[in-house]
Amino acid sequence: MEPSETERYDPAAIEAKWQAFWSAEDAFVVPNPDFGSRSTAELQSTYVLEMLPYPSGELHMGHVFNYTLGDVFTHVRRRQGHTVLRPMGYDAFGLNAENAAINEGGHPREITARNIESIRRQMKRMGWAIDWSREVSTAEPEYYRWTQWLFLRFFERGLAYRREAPVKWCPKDQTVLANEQVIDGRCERCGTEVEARNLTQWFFKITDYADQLLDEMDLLESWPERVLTMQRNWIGRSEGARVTFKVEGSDGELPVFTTRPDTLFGATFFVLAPEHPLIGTLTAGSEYEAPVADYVRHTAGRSAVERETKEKDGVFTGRHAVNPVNGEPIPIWVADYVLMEYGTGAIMAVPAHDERDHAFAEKYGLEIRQVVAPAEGGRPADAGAFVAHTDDEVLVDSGEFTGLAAPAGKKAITAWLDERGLGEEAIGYRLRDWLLSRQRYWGCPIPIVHCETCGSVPVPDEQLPVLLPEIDDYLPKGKSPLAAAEGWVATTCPSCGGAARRETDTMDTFVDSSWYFLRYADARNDEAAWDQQVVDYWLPVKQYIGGVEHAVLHLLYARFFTKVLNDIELLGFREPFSRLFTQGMIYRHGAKMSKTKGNVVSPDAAVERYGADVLRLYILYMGPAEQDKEWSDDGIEGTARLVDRIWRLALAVAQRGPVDAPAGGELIRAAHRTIDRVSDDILRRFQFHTPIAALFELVNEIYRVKDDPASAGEVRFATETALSLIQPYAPHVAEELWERLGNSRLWELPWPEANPALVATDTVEIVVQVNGKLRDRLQVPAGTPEEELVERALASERVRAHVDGEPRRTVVVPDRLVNVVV
RNA sequence: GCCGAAGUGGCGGAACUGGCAGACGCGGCGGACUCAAAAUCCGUUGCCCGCAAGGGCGUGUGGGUUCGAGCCCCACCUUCGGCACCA
Repeated sequence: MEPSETERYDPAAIEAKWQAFWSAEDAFVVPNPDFGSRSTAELQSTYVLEMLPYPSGELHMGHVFNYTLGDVFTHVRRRQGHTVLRPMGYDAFGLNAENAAINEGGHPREITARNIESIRRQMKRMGWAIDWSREVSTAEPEYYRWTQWLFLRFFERGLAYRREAPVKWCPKDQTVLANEQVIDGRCERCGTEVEARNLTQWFFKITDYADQLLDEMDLLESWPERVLTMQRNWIGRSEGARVTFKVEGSDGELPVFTTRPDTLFGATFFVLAPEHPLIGTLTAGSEYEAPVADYVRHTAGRSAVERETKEKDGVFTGRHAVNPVNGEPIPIWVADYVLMEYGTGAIMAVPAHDERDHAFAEKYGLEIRQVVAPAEGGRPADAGAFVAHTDDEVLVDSGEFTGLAAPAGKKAITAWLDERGLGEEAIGYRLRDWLLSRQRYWGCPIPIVHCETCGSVPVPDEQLPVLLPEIDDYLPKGKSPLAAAEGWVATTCPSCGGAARRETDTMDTFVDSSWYFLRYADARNDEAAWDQQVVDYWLPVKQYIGGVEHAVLHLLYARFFTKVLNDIELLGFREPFSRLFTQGMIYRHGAKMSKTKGNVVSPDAAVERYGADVLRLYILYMGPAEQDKEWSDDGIEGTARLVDRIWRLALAVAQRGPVDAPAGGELIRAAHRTIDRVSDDILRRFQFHTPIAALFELVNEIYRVKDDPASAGEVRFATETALSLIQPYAPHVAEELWERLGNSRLWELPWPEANPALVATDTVEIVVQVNGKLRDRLQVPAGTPEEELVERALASERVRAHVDGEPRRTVVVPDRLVNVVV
């Protein structure tokens, strides 16, 4: 039945044709509902969102994977009758464009515009069903005006504030970094070792939301456990006590935070962070003043990495702290294994029960006193730090608390301290406030004016946006390049009218991306950042898709923003993303694709060679979406063959003309089974590679009988089913063939539904085992009663060969298996 | 060190709820078509023994539970990811 001269599959022509068609029709544009005329409750809205790209100029396979995954899901949901919001935009501020401007000349704005144009063209070439009418770029004044407006709302509430603090500084990028942007003591962007600096910087008070960020994880419908774990670890909540030690021979007090108040009797020394403000006072005038000052100065010169990796060291201050629980004086040391940023910058050291304290005590010959031991008696012989982990341990040598189980001792000692005003329950967090200011040009200006008399004054809303000034020299100098724009910096104070200067730092780009998903809902609104009714209609995002690398960056920040905006009644929900899916990375030759490694496969080249449809199919066929995957140049040939087989099949079917399908032939049943598998995999299991395997199988089955004239009706039905099911993956070729079969507008056709009667088979194969080993198979009608199955199993020659005498018992799983035990 | 995920043919992977291990694809092998090649189509492809019928082994390792384990439990090994002076 092959036509004598089969027209060749020409993806370039077909894809261009349909892309132009859909674009002209605004096929995937989804206007906001008219809230005045109908109830929003009757509309089934679904917001599908993928993390927005940084426009580096090149779409890469990670993008192709991410957006194709979202696209398939979008198509299926749309065809199920959902109104799906599926927008796209660009995270356009940032160092890449600025560095390109420095290296190659040109303005970051022009470079960014060029990159956006190029990445947009590539995205359109992939044929994704995106609502382009909502396109947003975070570097446009129409967008960043509202980023500034939101910053001011945070500022009003005291959630954006400025203070001097030790911060992480990247010497290469010449800017500060948020804690989340430091990986192993190195800059997340460029890998340079970060330095510590004391600077006055802008922060968001994310620590105020630490508990809510933890507790409200319960509101999330489906997030990967590993992302939640990473966020929990990052927030690092730990419960313990704040205990006040007095300085011997003075009125001075030194509070500490500890998670182990039960070990208070084992505190044999006391340690201050080198940055601790009281060090000077404690040592003033003594023989220890100079060596301690030396040590502090020396520490300041150490890099963060060096400080963390070197052996612990420190210096004695000559002073003592009084243990509140027994009045015992213990020596106060200064050591840089104690961090000023956590707790109170001071610790009580319990060397018997803390490994770090133990190492320090060993080195300097300080007393090690065990106060917790296993309940069954006998102390561990080993002199190393014995860290209590279980509830079975009891306090020893701890005064009136001796004999209590460790958890009870913890409570009892805390209560004892609390009664005497010497301590109280306390909670510590690892999370630090989000350092948001950057000393770079290409970012959102912070809308603040500094006035000698009024301090930090917000720019009034009606003066927004504070436009990024034009400058010639983007080179980072350790302070913001904006400072050079003298005419821009000099301004008047909005409060007193006197001379004032603009804030010259720009915002971390993660601020821009902490609310973009809200803007999409109402992207063209020039009166407000968004209309709450519109945002509340679309959000929370029903399905968010992106890389796991944002677990403690974007995903944490966006949750924080949403909570704040809900608190100030701009949003009606607490969590931005109900369901999160984190996709794996794509590797080639065992490494992440990168230009320096020369292992990049560009989507452009793949589209050029195979077409977008084939690339879309292959990228999802490679393996489970959540796992890392290895790109194979040969592998894509398989999906190219699949498309080609469908192409030739459908053309042949079209040439034969319409035929009625019989009610329930084998191929009809196969088609229904495929509908069932594909739908279940995508919608229930959120699995995208096995549906393609199911389509391969269906097409293979069609090929087996396609030339048999008696099967013509079944072949046509199965072919149309295959086209309908492959449409979300390969929309162009599916649409083209659908049209050639005399139909139209496949992309808006209802998603097929399997007929359960046709999915079930009427004969089933029963596996017969003897002692759990496969011995025979039986073909029986579905629903055959157990006794009959056993009878038939025992009658089998192959079974009898392995059964000697009477079986001890038989196990039957209806319609599946019989196991004969002898 | 702590936390998490994962180990299945030559390769990517499938096996959803404890019930036929290896679906589907890549690669390999054989055949058809062709002067030939490519493309295409058909068949075959876990390992071992056997002419065959058939049998044995097999999901990182060792044990356990079960009529039955890739899946559950215990211990271990390896790989990947995250966190890591957080008191």
